[in-house]
Amino acid sequence: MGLAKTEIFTDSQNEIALFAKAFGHPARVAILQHLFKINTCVCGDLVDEIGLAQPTISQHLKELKHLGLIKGSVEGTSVCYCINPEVWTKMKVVMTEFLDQDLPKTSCC
Amino acid sequence: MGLAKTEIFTDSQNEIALFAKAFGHPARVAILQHLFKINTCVCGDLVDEIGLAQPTISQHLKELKHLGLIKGSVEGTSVCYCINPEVWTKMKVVMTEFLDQDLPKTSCC
DNA sequence: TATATTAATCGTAATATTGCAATAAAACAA
DNA sequence: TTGTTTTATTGCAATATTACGATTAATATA
Repeated sequence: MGLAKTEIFTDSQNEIALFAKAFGHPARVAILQHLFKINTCVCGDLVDEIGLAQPTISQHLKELKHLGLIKGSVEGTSVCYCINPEVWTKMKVVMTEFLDQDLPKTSCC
Repeated sequence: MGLAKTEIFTDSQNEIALFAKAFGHPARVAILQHLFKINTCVCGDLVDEIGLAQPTISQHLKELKHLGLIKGSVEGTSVCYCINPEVWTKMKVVMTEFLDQDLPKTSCC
């Protein structure tokens, strides 16, 4: 199939999965880390920095933008991308809540 | 392609992506949440709980086991799956470090 | 206006993922 | 041994993802 049955899961579970999927590729991890490092950024920088072709980077940026984790504004011929702090913070709350579940004191096996 | 160019990224970036990918499907999120909730668990429980076919659950369990996030021990005809606390804790450190990057005080756009 | 620069989009190929029916394997019970 | 229960594996179909060359769109500059 290749198609996740999202309808049988809770909104929360689907939300966690969506955010996680955004980080599920090292290029997007690298893009986000770079955006954190140098705040202001254009797509060209990322192409040089990361070493994938320009259309590929553009596609990864589109996914991150679609999720809301980054936003971009046109600056002449280039585009300035940066982290969207509101969405990033919201994502962090969602993911942290999932990661911080209490581990059982005794392992069952 | 469909094939990520892992060789051009750092080990850390690839590790983050691998862990994130594990959470990138709501079924695996649901499985982990269920394992947290009831500590001891067998595969059959999960099939009832989640509503995907038994082979599908088995496959998701295999992925989580391969990453080390869960472990399973045979108990007669059933298998007892549970969270692997060591790997979970390690994963949490890795992911939290990524999520907790400092947001810039002023957004660039 | 013509040209350069930069990023987005289109089209396509290759690979990965998801899901399940059918089947196999393993352990127990009668 | 034979059947039952439970999980794993196999094989396959459908869809998604990744990557990039070619092209387009938009803006700036000469």
